[in-house]
Amino acid sequence: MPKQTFLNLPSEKRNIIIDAAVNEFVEHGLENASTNRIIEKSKISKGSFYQYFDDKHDLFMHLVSLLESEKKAYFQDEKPPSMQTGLFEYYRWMVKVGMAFNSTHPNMAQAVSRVLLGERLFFSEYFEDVREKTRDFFELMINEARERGEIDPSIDIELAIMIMETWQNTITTYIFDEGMKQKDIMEWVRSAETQERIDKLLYVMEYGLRKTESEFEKNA
Amino acid sequence: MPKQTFLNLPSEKRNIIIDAAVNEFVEHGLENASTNRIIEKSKISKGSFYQYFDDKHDLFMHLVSLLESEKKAYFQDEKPPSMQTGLFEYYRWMVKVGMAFNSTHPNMAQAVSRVLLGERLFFSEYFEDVREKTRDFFELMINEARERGEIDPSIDIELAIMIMETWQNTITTYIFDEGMKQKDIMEWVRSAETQERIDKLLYVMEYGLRKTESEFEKNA
DNA sequence: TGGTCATGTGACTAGAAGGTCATATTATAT
DNA sequence: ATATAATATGACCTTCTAGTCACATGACCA
Repeated sequence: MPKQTFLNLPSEKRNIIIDAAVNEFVEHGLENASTNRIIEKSKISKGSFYQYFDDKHDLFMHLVSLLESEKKAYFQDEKPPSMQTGLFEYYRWMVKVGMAFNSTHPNMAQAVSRVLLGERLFFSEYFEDVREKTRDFFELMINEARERGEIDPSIDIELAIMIMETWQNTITTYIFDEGMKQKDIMEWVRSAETQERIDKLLYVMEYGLRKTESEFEKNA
Repeated sequence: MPKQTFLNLPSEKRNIIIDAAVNEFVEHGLENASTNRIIEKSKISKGSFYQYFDDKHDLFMHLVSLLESEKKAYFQDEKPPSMQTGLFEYYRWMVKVGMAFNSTHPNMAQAVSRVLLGERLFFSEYFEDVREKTRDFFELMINEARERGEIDPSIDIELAIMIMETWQNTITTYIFDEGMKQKDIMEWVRSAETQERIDKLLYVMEYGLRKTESEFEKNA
């Protein structure tokens, strides 16, 4: 938490500092952000910075809470759909209002998200190439599948690729996050439970979360 | 690319260096990895390091290509399902073999993935709290929806939460990646095309990628 | 044995990082 | 006008970073 000294500051000066910080975090992420640069950008002295905040992380957490309170206010002005319309309608509303909010605070929201959702700091051309190849491969597969009538034709290719990429990445992250906690990661990956878990996940990618008519029939 | 000097090294010595590097990257990510520490860990001199590699990134790229060639070999030993079985079966095979491979090289694969999929370097307790709250909220929503019979009952809550979290994060990332390229991000977010794109994405979350019976009927 | 080329070494440079502190300035209250 | 408290400052410190280079050691061939 920033110290009282910072909160006593005229809001103009506070905003200059906040802006400089947001700028720095957007450009360099959290760990590679430099307090020295923030100081230069906002034209305050080093001593002052440490009179306002404990350190970089303290300042960052202040940004997070600023954003959060603005988000709360923004959401309160938007009327949620009645609960009657169900989970999917509500989730859609949440996602869309969240998007709209982010677009009103693009830099700040991005700075925060980058840290929360993972920062990609180093991007060589090589990686772009690999990604492009993966996407091309998916595209080929999806096109063939579509011709065979496997895929909902109302879903365009770009979207289908995005979905497949997302799940591949999510599963990879999941395997490492959960797997590294286990004694024997190989055994854990091969276990029936883990495999079943992934099967279910892919099943949802295929058939969706919603209870379908055929599901109703099954349970009837 | 590492220099010839490195490739001439006895494989034992090479592996010590690779191990040290993997260790460092797993622990600190790429940008915050220290060549000094890699040198200490692998007990080579500074001069030698720069005789082997241009820099940190050069060494990292070597790791990536090592992993990639091993992955290729691993995949070649596994028989893919016949193309007849379709896209989803093939994708499932790909994902599962990928998982199995990662579990045979957990550290190396994790070190590389961390950089490719984004490194989460700073995790305060606060963030864990926020995440926990979001998950609790989803859990509540899903439970209610399930009682109303909206959700496929064969999907357990943990999985449903994971899916909702994933799409929320993916959409956020998408909005920033694509949106920041636009002149006016607010306008872009509000545009019919973007909104429709998100609608479709959520539609797929709901109903899946596969062409359903009702879809067939629609087009009949 | 002497010469040549590949490999190894660590002290050294220069820059940047985070953080401290004695001092200077300004504002407020008496 | 004077005293007290709040705020501002930048030189300075330590520690870490990447990267260089003159020199030492080893291997192999004539």
